[in-house]
Amino acid sequence: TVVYNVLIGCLGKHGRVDQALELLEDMNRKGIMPDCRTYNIIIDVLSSCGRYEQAYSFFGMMKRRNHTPDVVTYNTLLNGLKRLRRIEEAYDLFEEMLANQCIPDLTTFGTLTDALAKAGRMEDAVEISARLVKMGHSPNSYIYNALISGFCRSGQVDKGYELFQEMIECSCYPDTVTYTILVLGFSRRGHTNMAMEMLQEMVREGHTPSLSTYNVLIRSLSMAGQVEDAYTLFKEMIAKGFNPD
RNA sequence: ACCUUUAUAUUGCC
Repeated sequence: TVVYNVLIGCLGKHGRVDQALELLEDMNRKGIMPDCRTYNIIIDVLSSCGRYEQAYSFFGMMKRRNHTPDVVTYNTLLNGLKRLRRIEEAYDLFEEMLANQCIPDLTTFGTLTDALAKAGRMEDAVEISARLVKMGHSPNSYIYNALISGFCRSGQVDKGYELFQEMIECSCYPDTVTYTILVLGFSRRGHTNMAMEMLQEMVREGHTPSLSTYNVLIRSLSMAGQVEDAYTLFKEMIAKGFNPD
């Protein structure tokens, strides 16, 4: 079963979805029982390539075959719904998960928070992340980053920046993604100077800017007409061993 | 510790 799981996941990641499904058939023919992880992998592969309905049918199949969906199963489906922006169904599935005594984890809340934030429903996003605190969890960087990113997208960089400060106070330390989100947020508002400051702070705190960070900044500097600064950054990224894309 | 599955940033795909 483990070998099949690995292969199915690997084929799926490389877009060879139908071969992955064939392997599942093959397991059935040989009497090898797919386990919960097998189903989770299949569900993820299908919903990642836009075949959510088919993914959902495997959710039904696993229940019929007496495999109890676990937290990963629900999280994977929630992520599929998130991609399709089917928020209400995501809420319903979340309720179903609770009704089935499946305990949501940080990934569950991270997925839901991001779904709401991407839909521009920042109040709901904040509300769902508050629910996680009530359950005794502390928000991690995925949660904060999803919220900060949402605020930046909706033009409220200041609120994003407040959350950034809050996360430091709560000892949930910002990571490369957090800084990149804020660099992008400030750039979009034309605050190139703040964006550059975030880059410096990120380096000061010991984080290595990623390719995305550079892409964001170089684009922003170019558009602001600061071609010299953009070029300096370009040389810096080459010096650090990045291959510009 | 890592060692089969899920969530956050730029571009693209849906």
